[in-house]
Amino acid sequence: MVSEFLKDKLLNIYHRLYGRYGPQHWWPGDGAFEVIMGAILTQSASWANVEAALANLKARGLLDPAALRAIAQEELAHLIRPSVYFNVKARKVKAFVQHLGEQYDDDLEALLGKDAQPLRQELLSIFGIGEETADDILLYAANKPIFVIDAYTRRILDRLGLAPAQNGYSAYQLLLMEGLPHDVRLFNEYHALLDRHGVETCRKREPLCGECCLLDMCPAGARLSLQG
DNA sequence: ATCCTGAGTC
DNA sequence: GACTCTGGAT
Repeated sequence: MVSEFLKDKLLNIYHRLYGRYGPQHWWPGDGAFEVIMGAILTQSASWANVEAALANLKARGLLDPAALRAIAQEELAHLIRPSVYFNVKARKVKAFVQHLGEQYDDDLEALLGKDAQPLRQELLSIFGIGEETADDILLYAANKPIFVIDAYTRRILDRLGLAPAQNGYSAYQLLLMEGLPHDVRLFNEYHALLDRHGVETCRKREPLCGECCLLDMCPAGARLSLQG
């Protein structure tokens, strides 16, 4: 149960972040398949590295499920080398395109058209797709109103004193999804803004509290500011 | 709790 | 040289 006070606070945070950073254009018009590849490749990797890996695939016409099934896993690993953990990620990509071919004859829209919860369960059953990656796919490829939780989201909520009682993925997700209207555009932009804020201002070490648009509502920021 | 493991930043 | 990055599997 989320209070009206907290709901207002969550919307207030969104509006301040949007005012500070503007629209983030996350995964705009790249096509659902490329979004899914990006979601897998970006696990614990910086987006700049992922872009290099995706460019390698695109240059060889490999942003295509059948083509990815045809290529040797070792060769695929070499091409996605910039994205870190390339051997495991090559296996993850293979697992996804295998599933898509076997279960849907490569009809991605048929997969993404399923209801959110069954689709989420199905994605989680595929090797290499955990909760965050599944939710990335639900929100940014399938346009379902699901809030994506990641390390930035948790860190920012924690510092703001808004950490849920339990500290698992689903507790953070429940907090945000009960506290906000279920709007795809809002969830898309909000998550992207939290990441931008986490990278640029609310950094893991030495956060730049002096330039933070949320400083007046942040207990951690108040402490850090006093420390100078 | 450990493994995976490149590129950029400081 | 240490640290961080839009995690997940074992």
